[in-house]
Amino acid sequence: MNVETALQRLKEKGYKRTKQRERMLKIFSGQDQYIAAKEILKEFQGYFPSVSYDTIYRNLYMLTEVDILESTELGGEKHFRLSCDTDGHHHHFICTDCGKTKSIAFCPMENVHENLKGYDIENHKFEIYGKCPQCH
Amino acid sequence: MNVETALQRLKEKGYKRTKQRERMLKIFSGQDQYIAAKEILKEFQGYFPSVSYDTIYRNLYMLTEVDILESTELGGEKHFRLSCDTDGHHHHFICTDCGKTKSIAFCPMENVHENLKGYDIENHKFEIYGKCPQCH
DNA sequence: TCTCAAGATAATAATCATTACGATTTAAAA
DNA sequence: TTTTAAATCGTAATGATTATTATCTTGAGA
Repeated sequence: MNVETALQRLKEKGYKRTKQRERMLKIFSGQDQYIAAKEILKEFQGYFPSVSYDTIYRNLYMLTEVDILESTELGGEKHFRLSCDTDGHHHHFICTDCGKTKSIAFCPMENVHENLKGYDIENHKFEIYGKCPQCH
Repeated sequence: MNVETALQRLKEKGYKRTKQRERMLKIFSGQDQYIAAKEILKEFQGYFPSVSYDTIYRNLYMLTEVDILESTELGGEKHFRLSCDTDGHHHHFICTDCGKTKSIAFCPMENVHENLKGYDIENHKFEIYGKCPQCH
C-alpha cells in the first residue's frame, strides 16, 4: 500500500491528517519489513523531538485497526509493516537479521479445516524465520 | 511427556532435583494447555510462599532448553507447556478462551521450500487461534 | 551419616515495552 | 476566523522479564 492510499483511507474513516501520521506512513512506505515502536521513535527524533510513545502506539494501533498496517509479535515486541492487502491473503518469511520479509502465497489453513470440526477458528499465524539471501 | 521422564532427563543433563522443579512439572503434567509464568507463581503460593520470579523464569527457560517444555508467545507473554515430542513434529490449535490446545498433525513447511530457494530457514510458527468446542 | 562445593533459591532492584492521563495544541468544519 | 473535538505532549505508572548478590539446598564423596 502506498502513502496516498493510506491517507485517503484515513480521511474516509474520519481521522485527521497530522504531520506525525504522514511521517509515520513515509517511514513505512517502501520498506517490506516489520519495524517496532522504538524505531518509529528514533526516526521521529529529527522531526518531532518531543514526541511521546503515546502518540506512536496510539497511531500504530489505529492504523492497524483500519488495515493500513499489519502487525505481528517478534521477540516479545509488536512489529508493524504496511499492509500488503492488494496481494490477497498471504504469509511471510521474515529475516531474523535485517527484518526484511518475503511473501509466501501458500496458506496452510485449507489443509487443516477438516481436522478442526467443532472448533471456531478466529485467526491463524504462519511465519517462517531465517536468513534472507543477502544476510545468509 | 510425563513427570518421571522429565525428571530423568533433568538428571541426565546434570540438573539437580529440587522441590520447586518437581512442583513445576506436576503443574504442567496432564494439562494440554499453555500457561504463563504468573500462573506458575500463583500455583506456587501454597507451597513456596516466598518464591521469586527469578526461580520461575530460570527454570522455565532451562526446562525449555532441555526440551521438557515447549514455549510460544501469546498476547505479549511467553507461555509454556509440556513438550509433546513423542508425537513428532506438529502444531497446535490454541483456544483463546480456556487456553487448551489440540494437536495439528499437518506441517505447512513441505509446501513452501520450493518458494524459498536461497533462504536459510531457521524456524517457523504455525498456530491457529479460536474457540474449542467446549468454549464455543 | 556427615561435609562441602556447586548449584539453586530468595530478596531486591533494574530494565524494557507498553499503557495511561491531565494539560496543551492542532486540524478542519462551520 | 472561530469553534471544538481530536490529537499530541510530558510524564508517570504498569507489568513482564532480567540482573545482582547474599543465603540456602542438593547430592556426591569421605
